Amino acid sequence: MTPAPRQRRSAAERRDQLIAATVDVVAEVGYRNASADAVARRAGVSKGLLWHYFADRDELMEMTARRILVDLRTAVAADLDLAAPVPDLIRAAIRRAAALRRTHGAALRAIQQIVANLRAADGTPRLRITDYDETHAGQAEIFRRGQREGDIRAGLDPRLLAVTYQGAVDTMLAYLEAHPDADDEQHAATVADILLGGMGTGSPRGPRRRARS
Amino acid sequence: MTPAPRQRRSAAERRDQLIAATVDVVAEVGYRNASADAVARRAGVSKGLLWHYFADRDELMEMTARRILVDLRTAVAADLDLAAPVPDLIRAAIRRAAALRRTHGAALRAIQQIVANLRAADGTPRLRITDYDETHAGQAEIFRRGQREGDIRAGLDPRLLAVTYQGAVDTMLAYLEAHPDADDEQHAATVADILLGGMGTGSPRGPRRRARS
Amino acid sequence: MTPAPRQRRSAAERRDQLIAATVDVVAEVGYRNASADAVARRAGVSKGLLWHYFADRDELMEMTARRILVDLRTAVAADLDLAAPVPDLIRAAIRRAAALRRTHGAALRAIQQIVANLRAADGTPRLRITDYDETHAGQAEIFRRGQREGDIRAGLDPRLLAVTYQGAVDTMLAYLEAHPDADDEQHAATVADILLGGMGTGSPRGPRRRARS
Amino acid sequence: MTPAPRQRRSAAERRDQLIAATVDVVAEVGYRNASADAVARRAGVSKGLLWHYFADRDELMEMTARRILVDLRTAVAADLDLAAPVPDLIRAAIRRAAALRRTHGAALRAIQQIVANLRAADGTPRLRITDYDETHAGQAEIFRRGQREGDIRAGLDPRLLAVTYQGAVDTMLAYLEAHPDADDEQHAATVADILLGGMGTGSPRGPRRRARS
DNA sequence: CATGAATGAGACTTCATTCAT
DNA sequence: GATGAATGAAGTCTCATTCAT
Repeated sequence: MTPAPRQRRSAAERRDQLIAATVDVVAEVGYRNASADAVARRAGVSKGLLWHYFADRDELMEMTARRILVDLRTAVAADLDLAAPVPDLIRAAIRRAAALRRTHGAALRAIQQIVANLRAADGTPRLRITDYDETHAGQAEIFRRGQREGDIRAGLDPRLLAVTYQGAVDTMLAYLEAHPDADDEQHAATVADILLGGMGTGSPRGPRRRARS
Repeated sequence: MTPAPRQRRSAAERRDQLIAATVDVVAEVGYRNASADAVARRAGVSKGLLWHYFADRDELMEMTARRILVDLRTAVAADLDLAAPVPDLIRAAIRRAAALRRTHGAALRAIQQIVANLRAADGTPRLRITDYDETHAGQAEIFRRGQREGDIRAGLDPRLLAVTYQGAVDTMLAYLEAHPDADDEQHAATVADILLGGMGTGSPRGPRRRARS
Repeated sequence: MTPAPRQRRSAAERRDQLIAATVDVVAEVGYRNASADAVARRAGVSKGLLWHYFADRDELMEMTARRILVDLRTAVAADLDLAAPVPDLIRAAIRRAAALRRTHGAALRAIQQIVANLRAADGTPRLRITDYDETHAGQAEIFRRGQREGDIRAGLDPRLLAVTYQGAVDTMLAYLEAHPDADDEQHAATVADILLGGMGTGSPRGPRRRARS
Repeated sequence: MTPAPRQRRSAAERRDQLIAATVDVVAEVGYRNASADAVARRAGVSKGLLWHYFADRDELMEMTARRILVDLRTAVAADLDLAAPVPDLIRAAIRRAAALRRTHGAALRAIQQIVANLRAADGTPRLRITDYDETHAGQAEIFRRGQREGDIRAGLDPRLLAVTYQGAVDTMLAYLEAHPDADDEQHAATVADILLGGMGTGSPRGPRRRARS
């Protein structure tokens, strides 16, 4: 029973390792059952090490959530042409988001769990409001551009468009998550059709006539 | 300090009472902190009594979730003319759903918590799949009728429409929940415009030209 | 391995039992090592029961200290003629206090430990100030009477006399505690001689000429 | 963020440095919260270095206590004329002790904490008996001289006088500690009056008639 | 039926101590 | 010699669940 020799790593590496373990464990067993012990075990690390890097479980969870958010945004935004006509941009973003299921499944499940559960001492939620609003604001800006360029119907509140768009994406992800056999490409296309159809002006850039096989 | 006289009630009454307390407590402090103690205290009942009526905490939560689902469906469906043209039906349903925030706020918060957290022993979620699919099936049927009647664009998968519709409604509710000052009537109208605009055929029954002030 | 049948007792009984166990354990192994587990084990009770009756370890310790204080005061004050001339009263009180070693040894050791260690969250001591000052005030009153009656030298601050008196008693107890073979009657007599000799006016009521063998 | 350059110091210097830090930390946050981490941090030294110089926490605490004891004795004994008449010597010693509060406050608080808490593995105290008895023996010798010289009443056990004297001093220090506004000169004078009055023979060298303003 | 005292598993967290660098 | 990352034992406390009354 010789104990495995200690691995000494940099703080950044350990944090990454522990956050990655947290993502996996939360995704698998849910927030509730993702005990600090389970996370440490998954990371192949002693229980105590966790508290070297995170003040408490809440901090671990919050940092994990923030990391996931960054990762997901990065994954969606990669290669996206932000200057493209808004409908094209939206359609591409939805397709990319749908693809996250295959590349970031655990992260998606984990962040849903954390956002739903992380609460301040008084019981009020601790994420979402700050961070999600920020996301919405960015998206609203895009829709505003769409309205200026004539691709998005004027008269619709851009912020409300953002909320609805983001919600449609989240819903899509949750559904795909729960139905592993569903065709994400098709789902993404349909969601894009509906959203853009409803938001658009009916100009040629509106809901694409399905050219896909 | 005379103890409250023991109330003898029927099993159904007790269950109702306990479920109602569960809804309130979960809505207020979250799934995690909704201990059996807290529920019993809220119901004004002893801790032990809880276990006369529910085998364990999971069962209590599951039954609470089912009850909420029924209540919400009932509230939305009330006075809804199921035979109306599908766009009208959908628009009315969305408006009713938005109004739930005012009448069923606790229930909405509670069911989100329970669905997100209730899990089987192996860590896999325990609700959603069974029950939500059922809901989707019913809604898909409505969209199918809409397609037959020419109000909903053919070629869109009815089930997928149902999923997107339900997701838009859930998102709307979550947003309204987090933003108590938002105007739910307006939000509902916009969501309906977008959805129906995107799903519709462009016929007169499509997205309503805003007649509201 | 049938578990012992559960004993149901009244809250007061349990509290007494748990406090008694706390006194014993603290006296034996010190504040530091008097873990909640150890206390529960000593009381022959499950770990969790402790938290049914005490909010946390600090509360348990504080209540134990208060209880000891009351017990000790009661034991010293029993049969004491409070109206007697002050020197006689003091001499009797010292003798009684010395006798506490035999009847309240554990309580003495325990309260020393608790007073020395119980601290508020900010690190400042938590007892002593409130309660000890109160004790001092009562004793100062007695010395004041002694001054009025001509048994205690005027010009000495009564409060300071009280502090010195109480200190001498505490010291005596600590010494007797550490030296189980010492003669407490003799120690008490000497301490009384010194104190009363130093505080007295030299009148006949002063330090008693030793009539004891 | 250049790390402080490693200081290479002699073992004695390191030990002094660490003991001084221990005194400060224990005085501030109490024995319980004086973790090895806190001590090392206070000393501006790594945690690991601590264990180069001290085998374990107990040893650190014990050595700290011994050091304090030496320091305090030295401070009290400095400039004291050991050959002076015993009453004068005692009075001077008490006054010096009272002054310690101003010069050695942390040391006083720390040693109280350590003595009260340091224990062997079996839970029995680890200091006090050995070391205090030694102190008592030295003081008893002084009182014995006082009896030979006719300044201290014969018939009183010198050891017991020593114990009572030391106790009065400790009590005084504890009281002054807890009451920062008290006048230590006056307190010392009164304590000396009482002790010497009670121990003396009534000869001119007895309790001084207060010549102080 | 109803109560709430009692149990015990398990969670989070601290910290003395070790050891790779 | 010096550092601080890493370990693991132990402690406090919570809470679902049982059961004597």
